[in-house]
Amino acid sequence: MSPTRIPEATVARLPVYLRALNSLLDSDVRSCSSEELATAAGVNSAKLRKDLSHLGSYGTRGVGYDVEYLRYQISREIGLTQDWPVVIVGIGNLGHALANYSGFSSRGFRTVALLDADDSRTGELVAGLKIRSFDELTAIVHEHGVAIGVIATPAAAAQAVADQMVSAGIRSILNFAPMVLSVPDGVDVRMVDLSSELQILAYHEQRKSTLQPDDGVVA
Amino acid sequence: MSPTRIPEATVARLPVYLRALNSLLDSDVRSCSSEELATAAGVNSAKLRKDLSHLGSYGTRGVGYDVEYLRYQISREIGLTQDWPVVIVGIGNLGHALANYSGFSSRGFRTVALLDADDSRTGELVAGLKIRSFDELTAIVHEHGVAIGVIATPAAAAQAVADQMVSAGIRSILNFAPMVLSVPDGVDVRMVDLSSELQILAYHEQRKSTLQPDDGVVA
DNA sequence: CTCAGTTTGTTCCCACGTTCACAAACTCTT
DNA sequence: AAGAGTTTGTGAACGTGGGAACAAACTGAG
Repeated sequence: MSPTRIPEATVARLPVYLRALNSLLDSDVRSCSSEELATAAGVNSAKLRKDLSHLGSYGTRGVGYDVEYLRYQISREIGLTQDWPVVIVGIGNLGHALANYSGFSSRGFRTVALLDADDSRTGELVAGLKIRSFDELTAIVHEHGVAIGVIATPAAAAQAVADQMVSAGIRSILNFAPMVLSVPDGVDVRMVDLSSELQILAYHEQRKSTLQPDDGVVA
Repeated sequence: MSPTRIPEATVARLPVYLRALNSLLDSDVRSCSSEELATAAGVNSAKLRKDLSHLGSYGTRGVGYDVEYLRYQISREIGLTQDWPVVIVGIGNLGHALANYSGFSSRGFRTVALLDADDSRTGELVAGLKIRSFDELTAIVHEHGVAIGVIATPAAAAQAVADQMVSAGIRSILNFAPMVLSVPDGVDVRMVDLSSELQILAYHEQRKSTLQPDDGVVA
């Protein structure tokens, strides 16, 4: 029912809508208008309606959206109705935080293994999982059908880890190492760079201070 | 020398270029073409040149860019040549990881305080800093002239922390809590949502599996 | 049934971002 | 000094995204 490709900008906002819908459900809200949902998600209502229209026609004119139904449709579109086994490589401070992050497990993602190159840490228990050796990557990927890998290693190790992931059959990588990864076509990499975000903030902050008060960016 | 506003998309890429330049300097590369720098940064060379042209004319036709000089110019444009005191609130797993993240301190950012609402953790030493009570926020902000705050608390606490930050005078917030913050005009919020990134990957992964191999997204 | 009120889905238009292609400007050889 | 070779900076074309505005479609009252 959705043969058309969904714009990338829309895809990036779907998780936000999903979060807003969950929050509404927690407050026992069964139905909502695009206006309500838009404010809950922090976007313009016209943009919200256009985004949703790319998925299909799941609202009712004059009424609004059924919260539960819309949530299911978005989940299905993203693919959260299926199971996504995930492997995390690099169990330092950040990997530790990711392993314990409830936002992963609560949305269809299942961490099946924590790997670290430092074999002295093998066996250590983190978030209910034993840390295993990085050498086991390929076996684990095949055993659980892992398609998504998370890299939380230092920058120096990231490319080697990515190469190993790709050759093991992983086709989607979430990279927290501050390093541009090179991978073959067909493999997706999303980079989350903690320091970049701060730098972008610093740029705007500097402009707020030095220039005339022409206004900051959107909030 | 740069009176014109720099496009938002360009600002978001400047940290990437900065990282690539640092990496080149580590390899003792003194000069480079837009092509070399572009591949190191993982972007198109035309886009790189246009981005840099917004800062000024720092290259030499027929020759390329002086790595050190260009790095300085980008740093100055972002504002990294000045000191940015930062406060981190919420010292759970993630806050712990952020406090230890070298990418912050190595680029002009200086973590001046770690705060947590759980007073039983006050005094605990993390990354060379003692955890202090959240109540001290306003005093710390005034004492050190903090302009940037990092929120690494659970979602439920995030809005209250943001409100307190704003009233203490902080005008830029980096939010890791999975929650849309509402702040007054003039305050910048950047949200980093770990779970959203995984969901976006899952969407593309699903399409790779179910549809004809029309191709994945860019790598 | 009809009409007023509400809210979605969509069309149209504008702004922004990306890419191509090329003139301008530099180096180096002869 | 002149010309061949390189590489930057930019103008122009193209595509994507955002927002206003409106028609289509629903509800409910009389």
